[in-house]
Amino acid sequence: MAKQSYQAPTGTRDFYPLDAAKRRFVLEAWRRASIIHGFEEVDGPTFEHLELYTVKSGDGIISELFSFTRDGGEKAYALRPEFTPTLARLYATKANSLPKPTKWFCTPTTFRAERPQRGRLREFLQWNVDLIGDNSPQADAEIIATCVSVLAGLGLTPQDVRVKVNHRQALADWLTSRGLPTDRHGDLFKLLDNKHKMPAPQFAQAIAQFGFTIEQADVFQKGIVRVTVDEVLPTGQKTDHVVDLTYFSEAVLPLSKELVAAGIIDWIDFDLSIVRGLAYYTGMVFEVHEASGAERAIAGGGRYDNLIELFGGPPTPAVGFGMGDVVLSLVLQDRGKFPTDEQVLELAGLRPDVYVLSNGMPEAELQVKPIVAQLRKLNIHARSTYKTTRNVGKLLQEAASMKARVALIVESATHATLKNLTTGEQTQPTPLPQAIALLTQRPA
RNA sequence: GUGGUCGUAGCUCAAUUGGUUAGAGCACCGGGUUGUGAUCCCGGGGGUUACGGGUUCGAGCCCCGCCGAUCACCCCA
Repeated sequence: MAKQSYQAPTGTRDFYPLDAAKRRFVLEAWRRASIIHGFEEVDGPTFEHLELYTVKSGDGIISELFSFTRDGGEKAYALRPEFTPTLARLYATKANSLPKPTKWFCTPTTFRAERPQRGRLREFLQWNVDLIGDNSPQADAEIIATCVSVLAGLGLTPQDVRVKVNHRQALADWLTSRGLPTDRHGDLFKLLDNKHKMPAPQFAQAIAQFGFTIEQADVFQKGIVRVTVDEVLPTGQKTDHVVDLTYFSEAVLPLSKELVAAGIIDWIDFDLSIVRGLAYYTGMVFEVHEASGAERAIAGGGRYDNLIELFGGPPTPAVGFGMGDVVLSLVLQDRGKFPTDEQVLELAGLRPDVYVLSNGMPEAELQVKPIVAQLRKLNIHARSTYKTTRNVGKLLQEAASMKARVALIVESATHATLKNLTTGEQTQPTPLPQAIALLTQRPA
């Protein structure tokens, strides 16, 4: 627009004050849920040696990374596209001295050199939660419960979002028991992963090529296998599904019990088509989706018992997930759950506690700056105007637009009234020390 | 990397279809009235119509390029 205009790079975002407050709001939700579930915050460098990312994913990943070398240097680096390799590196380095389990979370900025589209940018925040050194279903359930905790904390319900759970090893074993050779499992996983991208008949035909019947294909087509508590708890109880899901159900039975114990079974669908693209998942896998299927996955993760070893650590079981801020925000908006501006400022801790103004009398006006200074020494978020007008109505309007909680109106050299800007209630003229004392007692 | 759609003020949109000096609301800034967030009045800053070429007597409008946004494909850790 201007003669010389600089645009933000493709796929990045500018954060003006309200945008920054919204980001803070999401970050605080993530941190709160992590901490109350006993996870400790870690972090690492924003960029790593390029090799760290090719170890797990191969050279094909390079085109999706922002990689670079220092001018005159030789080593190749890359902005982190995910946190897991860094996490594995951190753990492997100190594995012997870390407790079991080790529970870590972080909220890093991550970068991917892909073409941006809805729900996907080139720079974004990704909440990572990992539980390392425990291979129990209880650990699986705790990871899912931490994820659900954030969703619930943001006002989402099981009607808004669904947690789709599967178990890779169980599914693989079941396929083997149906006569499908192990070396074809990968192809079937890939087919399941792409299920929603093809018409139903085409999918059924593709499934048939793996030796499954029409009825069995239909179960994959529907995806969701509802495992209610009644079906799960009494072992061996028949379901009315047309295919034999006994093996599958037995495999997820311990996990189901843990999810019931964690109080989150209402959020869960067992879904045979959730396989996650990554080859390194070894057990439970899950994704969180908006209930109607809109948007991309909100979160995804699972068990990766071989990965720590791959990055040079001792053989260590682990389970974890990642959640990006972009899709999460979209879903909150879709479901009408995104907080108002005032709520964002409130929860981000950015609302002014008090807006100080005078009634325009010279002796009252002289008190404004000292009062603001005094309040700030008391660690109170205090503001006053930069305008020249002393029109009380205009100044109160400014106070309201700042979302200040209280207006302190200096009436004379010695007295002031306090006005609650939420309720409109106002005190009688009060001696200044008493008015200030009221502010320190009641931040509300 | 491929394709579709779209770029006018900070935001939402106008501009009689190619015709004079690109307008309005909101927002922002200044002032006034009413001693209390409202209403009302006056004034102001802001645009190389994303950018660069071309056609034309004349381009916000048509053509080409480029950048960006958006949606989808590829991919999705």
